Amino acid sequence: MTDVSTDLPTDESPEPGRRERKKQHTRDELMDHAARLFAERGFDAVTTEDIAEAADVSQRTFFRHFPSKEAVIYGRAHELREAMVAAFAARPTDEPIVASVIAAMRAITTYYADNRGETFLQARLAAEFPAVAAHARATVQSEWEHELTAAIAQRMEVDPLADPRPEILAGAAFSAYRAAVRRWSANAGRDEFGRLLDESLAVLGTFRN
Amino acid sequence: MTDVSTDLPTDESPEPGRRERKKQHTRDELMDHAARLFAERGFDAVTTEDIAEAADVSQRTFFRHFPSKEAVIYGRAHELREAMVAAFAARPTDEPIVASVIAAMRAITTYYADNRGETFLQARLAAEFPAVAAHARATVQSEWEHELTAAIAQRMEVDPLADPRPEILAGAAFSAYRAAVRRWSANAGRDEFGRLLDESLAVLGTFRN
DNA sequence: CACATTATGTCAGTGACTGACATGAGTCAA
DNA sequence: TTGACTCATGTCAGTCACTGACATAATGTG
Repeated sequence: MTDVSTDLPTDESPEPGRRERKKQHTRDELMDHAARLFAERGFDAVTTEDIAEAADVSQRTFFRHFPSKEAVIYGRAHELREAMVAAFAARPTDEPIVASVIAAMRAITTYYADNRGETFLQARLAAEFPAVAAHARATVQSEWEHELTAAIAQRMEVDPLADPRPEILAGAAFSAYRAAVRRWSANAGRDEFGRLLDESLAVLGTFRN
Repeated sequence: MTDVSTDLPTDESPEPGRRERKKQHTRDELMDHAARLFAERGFDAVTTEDIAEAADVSQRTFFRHFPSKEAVIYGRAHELREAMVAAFAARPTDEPIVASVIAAMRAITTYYADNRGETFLQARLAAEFPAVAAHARATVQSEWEHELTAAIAQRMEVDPLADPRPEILAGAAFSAYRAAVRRWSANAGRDEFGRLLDESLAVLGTFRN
């Protein structure tokens, strides 16, 4: 086969090359087979060796792509984080800060709607297996929260290490997020996640002392 | 020795008996030696075998007392939880709910003041070792938060599974707590933890949309 | 003085995770 | 095309957190 398309410019990012594509393929295979196996047998009954085997790679390769067994469940979490940060950045700078935060959290709704299978499996595993819940909260959400804290601090033009307000607001927002996920998971995904999240977020502006 | 005091009633709980006292002693030894070793070498450079050895018990006994290596650091966390719940319960029921929550969180201040060495080591280890931070957040604080949520829901006379407000308020309160701990840890414990926590808690009542 | 309870020790095993080294496919320049 | 370089992967050996099973001795109880 003559490779006629070699130096054609693409409209997207600068064409990764075969090595990078194979790497990405391996990563995708690991995530997909892991999701399938976890859905079939639960988290504890699947070993990293099982996942590697299913993806036809060595266990060592699994750990070169993911730092832990839990991490493979949240392999696309960075997309959600980017969507959230972008949604926040898109808000007018003179908007009340809580409204901007709510808008940022609502971006998560779109991702949940577009990836219902993946996100509901995450919620189900987190509800059933403490190790998954711990990773979700302490690693994944913690990083999102940190990003949101930084964005809020920048908007407020304060130092997030000195002023606790950005961190607390971000924490409250994710507390609302967790409440929505828990209620969604509890009723087996029958409700719209978006509606549940909206209900939770509406609480944020109501604290009085 | 004649045991003259055998059936004398005590003013406290009903006298644990020798077996229970030895068990408690083993547990205390494990916690104390663990704290010392972690302080000396850091979390990763100490094995559970090291701790068991220092406490002169088998590794198996360590895991009969604590479910994980991280847990031994927070072996007295239940005291803090009880103090928090008691402080909340002591507030008048007609007080604004945020004020009661703030009072509950302030109970933590007292514990920090009374156990500065222990709590600062916890903060230091959590700041340096992600595994410790993950455990603190996903296991210890998560349980406190759950307790506070239940207490808030009871005071509000709502079902915490249906109404997200108790969970969100508790989450926001602990977000403030974490902000205070982080700032305390960042400046090496120079500031008063109580003052930092008060500053954080003061933010809670200020959210507006 | 029996008898039941239980905290502990011993031992063997599982499985997550890591460092070191070798290899072969992919990349790139001459 | 070729030769050197990069790097994703395989292999292997090792560490360590954690667990089930069984034995034992100290303790509690009648």
